[in-house]
Amino acid sequence: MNTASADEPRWLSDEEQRTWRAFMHATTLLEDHLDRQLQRDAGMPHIYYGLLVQLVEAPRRRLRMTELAMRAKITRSRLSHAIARLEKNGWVRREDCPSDKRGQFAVLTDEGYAVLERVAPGHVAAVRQALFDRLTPEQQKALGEAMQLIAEGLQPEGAGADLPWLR
Amino acid sequence: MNTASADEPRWLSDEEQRTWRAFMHATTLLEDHLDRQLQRDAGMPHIYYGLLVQLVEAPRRRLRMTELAMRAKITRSRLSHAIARLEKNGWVRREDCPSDKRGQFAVLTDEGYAVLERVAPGHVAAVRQALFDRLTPEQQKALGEAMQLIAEGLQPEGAGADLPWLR
DNA sequence: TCAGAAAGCTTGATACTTCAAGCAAAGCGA
DNA sequence: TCGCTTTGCTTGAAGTATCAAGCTTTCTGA
Repeated sequence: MNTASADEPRWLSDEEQRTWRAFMHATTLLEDHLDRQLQRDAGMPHIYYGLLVQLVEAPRRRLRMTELAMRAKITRSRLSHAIARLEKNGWVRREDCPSDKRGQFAVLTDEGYAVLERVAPGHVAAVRQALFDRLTPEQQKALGEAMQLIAEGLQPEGAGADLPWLR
Repeated sequence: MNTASADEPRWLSDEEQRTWRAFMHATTLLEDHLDRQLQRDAGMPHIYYGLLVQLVEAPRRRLRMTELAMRAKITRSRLSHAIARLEKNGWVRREDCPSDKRGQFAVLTDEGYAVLERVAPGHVAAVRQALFDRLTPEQQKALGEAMQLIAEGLQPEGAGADLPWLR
């Protein structure tokens, strides 16, 4: 009827295996490294730091919860918990959305801004040391392009296609 | 005395920013994707699956805890908890090391092997679809090389340099 | 051969993530 | 304007991660 290869999954070649393992090793080691660095210097994990960064870059240092979740690539649930924690630290505050009573803004506080200011240099240094300092500009470019393609393929369908707040 | 740039951290350029964000987005989306896929099909997170894979590739389907932790790039503590969980599932069993009474082997059981057999095709397919199917061979090669370099830089000093069990 | 240091692994507490379920407000068709 | 669906966000429980502390066994050097 058909050849064996029809049911047999296409296993990874040796070369693909190496690529895939290098990928996993690099990403787990790097995430761990940054998590530790930020936990030590800022008392929060890498992803929480990323939330503060998103906020500081947003107009009026605030973002709707859903929008923030999308930008940070995490679920709303996870974001709710995370913001609750950051709120306890006094680094973020919630504000009601005037035009939609269901809505909430996450707002970066002055304390939050101060933490960012204090911690950002060390974080950038860590990223440089782990990533950019080890790659030639060509390698950086290639890496960025590959990652861009991978991210696009995994993006939830039409993510951010029509957020009302973005007009 | 010195120029401003001496204290001012070297922030990321726009291009570097893009690379770095693509990196983070791709890695978080991919990890989430694989975690969900495996949680759904195998009832375990991606990293636990990786432990089983390490075991199935090892001679006699067993590995010392420390060795396994190193290969999987996780701490011993994390591994202890993980193996405890996998043991509950009946997929792994612990065995005392005869030559070192402190030592433990993690051993893949037949049930564990069966799970792997059942689940591996879907997992490979997911990895292909998310990563390899989207990249040209050149891009794959470049990605692998970059990741290799990054991983090397983050590897704990002389990791695995002298494990007695490896002679 | 013996004391102290190191290795191998585990434990428990606390923090974080995930999932499913839930509530309230907004949108929408009849 | 009424009922139903969708959207926005939160909650609680269960699973997993991390850190520091701990136990036992082995190694080391005097």
